[in-house]
Amino acid sequence: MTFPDLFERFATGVLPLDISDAIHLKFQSVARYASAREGDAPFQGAGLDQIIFVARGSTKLVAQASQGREQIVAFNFDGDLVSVPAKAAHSYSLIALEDCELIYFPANEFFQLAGEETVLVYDMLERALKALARCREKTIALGRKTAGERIAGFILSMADRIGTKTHDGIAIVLPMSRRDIADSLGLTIETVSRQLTELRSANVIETPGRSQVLLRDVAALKSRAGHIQEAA
Amino acid sequence: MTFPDLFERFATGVLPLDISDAIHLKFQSVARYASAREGDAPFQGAGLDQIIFVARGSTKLVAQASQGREQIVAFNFDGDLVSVPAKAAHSYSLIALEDCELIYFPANEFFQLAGEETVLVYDMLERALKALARCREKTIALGRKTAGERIAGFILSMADRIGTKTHDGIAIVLPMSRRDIADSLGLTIETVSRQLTELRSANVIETPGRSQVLLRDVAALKSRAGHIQEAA
DNA sequence: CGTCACCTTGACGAGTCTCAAGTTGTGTGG
DNA sequence: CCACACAACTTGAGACTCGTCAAGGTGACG
Repeated sequence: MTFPDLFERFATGVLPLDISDAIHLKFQSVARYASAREGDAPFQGAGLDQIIFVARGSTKLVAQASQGREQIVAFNFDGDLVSVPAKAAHSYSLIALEDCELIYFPANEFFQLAGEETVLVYDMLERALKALARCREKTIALGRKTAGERIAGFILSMADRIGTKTHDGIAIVLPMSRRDIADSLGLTIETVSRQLTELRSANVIETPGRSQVLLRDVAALKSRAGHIQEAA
Repeated sequence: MTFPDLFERFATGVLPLDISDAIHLKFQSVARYASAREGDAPFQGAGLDQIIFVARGSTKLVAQASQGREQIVAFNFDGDLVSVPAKAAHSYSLIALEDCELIYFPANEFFQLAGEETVLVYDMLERALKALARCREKTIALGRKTAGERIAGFILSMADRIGTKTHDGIAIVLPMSRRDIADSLGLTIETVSRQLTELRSANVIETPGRSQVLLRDVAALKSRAGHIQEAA
């Protein structure tokens, strides 16, 4: 895809509809482009906060903890806007789950431009509050839920975000590995695997191939999730 | 304390210094006041998102999970601004840890007013991003840290936020109970208690009385926290 | 069709929760 | 101001979930 195409995706997805052409062009001139292959961390050592729009593909936002422990803070898909802090208490990095095309801005430039359209600042505030809400949901999951509840909630959340309806249920193609799921839910890959097996043998899901999940019994999933919707 | 005094605390703490008198007065006319006794949930069933300024006292933001499980999402002290969503996936409630005086606004009115001073919207965005960062830190703690690391991190975080320097170290007067600490860290009260005992017998802290903590060995605490700064 | 990374399964152990007594602050009423 | 009463906290023993370590499977890719 060409840069103008990708930028257009950003514009329709992020900028307000009634934005002036002048601002639109300014954004276009400031926007930068990056492509990333699976596993790449394109903003490693950028030194500046970045605002990143996932134009195509999917990514994970990873926080590094001591002793090599990793915690995935968020997954991001097609059309998501992510803010990646450069200097926080830990090092955060955005890593491509599959081949990606990204539109990005240094945060300060982005906010400066946004200031010319107050609506846009509101918009950013709204997104930040939404991200906060999702993070809080995750906090509940990690603080108070069992492995089974976390997995059920994760599958429901993924179904909601990237699932497709088929004639006989909902299908998901997961771009992330078992390790990524584990690192997101605060579990080990073995526990994730065992929980998926449990759901499979209870006829709640099917897993044809490594990355596909078919939801056979959404009601059962919901009840297993601990009646709490959560973000993954 | 009188309402004007409390409002003044809000104004100096939250509003930009160079704000126009007109806006200042508008905020004052929209601001509402509430006092809360220990244990009160003053915004129960408010039905609207609220922006709350803790003028005096301290509060906890609690999320209710299934089967009576609770997760404390944040503690708030003197001078903190909290946003409480009315309708989220779970019910959140703000509960007073001790007697409090609060200045609050319905979120929509607050944002509308803020719109007249673009700086203020930025400011809110900044606060939201900071809250998000704290929440992410908490996510790491809950997902990947042991009980001992969580407690050590909690004490350091509290020392940072409400600690006072004395001649022989840092002292904290905790406004929250062991149960609150447990509900914040995703542990049980017994585990919290055992970890505090462990720190006490290692001469890292002293706990004279139920609510006081004296830090005797900050370096040891830091190393026990898993080298990760976190919010509580 | 072979190779390899990824995933699953199993056995075991560590860490945390649960249940059950004790103990100790703290606030209240005499 | 002291003693009492109660909630809050601490401590202990045992159970259970999940993590660790180790050994197979299996799907995806060249």
